Amino acid sequence: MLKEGIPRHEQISNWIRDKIESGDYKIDEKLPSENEFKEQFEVSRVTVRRALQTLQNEDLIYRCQGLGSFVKDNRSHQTLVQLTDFVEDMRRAGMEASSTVIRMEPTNVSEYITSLLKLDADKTVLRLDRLRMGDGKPIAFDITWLPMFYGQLIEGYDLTKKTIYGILEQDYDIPIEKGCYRIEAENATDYVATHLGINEGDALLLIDRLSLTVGEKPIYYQKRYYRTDCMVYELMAERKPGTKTSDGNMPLKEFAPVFNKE
Amino acid sequence: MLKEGIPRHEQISNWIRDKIESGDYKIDEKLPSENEFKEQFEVSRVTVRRALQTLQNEDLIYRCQGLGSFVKDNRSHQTLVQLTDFVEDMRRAGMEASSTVIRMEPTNVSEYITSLLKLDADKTVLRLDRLRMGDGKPIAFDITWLPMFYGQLIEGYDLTKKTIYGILEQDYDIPIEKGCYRIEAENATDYVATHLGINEGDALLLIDRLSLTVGEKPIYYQKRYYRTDCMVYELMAERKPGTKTSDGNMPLKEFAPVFNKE
DNA sequence: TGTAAATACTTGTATTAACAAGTAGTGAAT
DNA sequence: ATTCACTACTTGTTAATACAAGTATTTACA
Repeated sequence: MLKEGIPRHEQISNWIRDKIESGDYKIDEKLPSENEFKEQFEVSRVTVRRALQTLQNEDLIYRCQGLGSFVKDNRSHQTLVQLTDFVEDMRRAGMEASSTVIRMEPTNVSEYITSLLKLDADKTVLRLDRLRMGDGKPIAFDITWLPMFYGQLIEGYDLTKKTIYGILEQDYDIPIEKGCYRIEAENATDYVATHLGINEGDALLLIDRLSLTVGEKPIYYQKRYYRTDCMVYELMAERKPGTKTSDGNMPLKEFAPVFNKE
Repeated sequence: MLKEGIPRHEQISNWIRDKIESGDYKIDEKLPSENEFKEQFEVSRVTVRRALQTLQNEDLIYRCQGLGSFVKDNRSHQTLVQLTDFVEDMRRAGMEASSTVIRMEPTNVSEYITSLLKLDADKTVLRLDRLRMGDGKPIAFDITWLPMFYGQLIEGYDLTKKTIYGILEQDYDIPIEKGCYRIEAENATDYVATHLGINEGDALLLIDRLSLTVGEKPIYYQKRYYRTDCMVYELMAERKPGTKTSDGNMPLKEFAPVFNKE
């Protein structure tokens, strides 16, 4: 049953983990007892316990003295503390995402942007302006700058349907590994305000994003302006019981955009 | 040496944890070996290992086969994915935090706020307006609403020196267990703009916060307006190697305010 | 001098053993 | 019918022991 060279407790925890992740052991289902595993794998009870503790540390199971070990429900943790895609955000809010390309052309840009993209100062980049909508209503306005190398790849695609992320990852195997975000507030310019259907000078939530692929290589820089009457970001921070941080800091548990449908 | 009623491995891990947190064992310092602990506490090696594994799971130590156990450097992790206190934020930015109380008086407020604080609609609350400064320059403006029950507790304290959090937790043993945040953008009102030294209508980053103690009991509701020319929030999301989320979502790794000192 | 073997020390893996303690059900006594 | 003791099963704690494997130093040899 068990191979050599790999610790038995590791093989056992892997075996059980697979069963949990594949759904063979369902949520709150009682696992076989330590003695049952002991006989099944023909190891000592200590070895089984070592395997079960690994899974407990991974938050995959919980154990009750006198009762047994059970599969833990981690669904609520799955989405926590993740930054998401616009289309995905909309889907979760129960709205249909759509986009309109307002502008798409090679331009020369400020040195600030070329330096972010790690390009020579005089290089031309592709600028892509899009209006993002939820159920047909304007929600955000994107301005994206891509190096021409990546820009040419997305040319010709229907950006109403596909995201830049999706095109690069699925069709060209260029994965986005990292994102650096900045959250700011800015007064709407005439250009952005017109497209979003608001007044010039209205406060907008601005999310700056630099997306990077392997080796810290920049793929695009994006400014996204959110209408704050439609959307806010919600965060929840919670202190674990027993944790005394003393300085009032709490680990972040949730980070999700919330949309106001009215 | 060891008490009864509490598992020995727990007492041992607590003892070592204290030594680490108090700084008796410094970063990357080698801990006594398992056999040394075994003799020191007069327990079996298994018990010592059980204690050390707890600390390893807590990310307080790392162990190298053939070398020993060492105190882990967790300074870089401390700030990750945590929401912090204003004073703490300033300290990290190398600026000195100070506050001015602009207004502090019992008021009647909108039903929205009383409902957030789980109070009857006609209840009076304490409103506290403060200007928060870094190195003497205005950075944020706080408006805080507290139920009178908590409000009376902070009356008389020097809010220039102490935080609401600190007073309630340290002097009254009321811990803040949870915080719900909302990130928005808003145009500055005349009142806020004057104190922050900016123009009316300028876009401000608004952090709404509802702080809760045990049992989801609200302690205060706060609106904090940040001058965005001074400060932005920075986030970093990173995909773990080997993780294929397929939808472009990435777990949040960092969340920290960044201040612009100029 | 330089390399390789021996060593002493570390943590890692694994067994067997025993008892403690919590849970749930059974059955007898009230 | 209710309570209580008993029992069977579970996980929790702890010990004593053995060997494997990684690291670093020392020693012996070429």
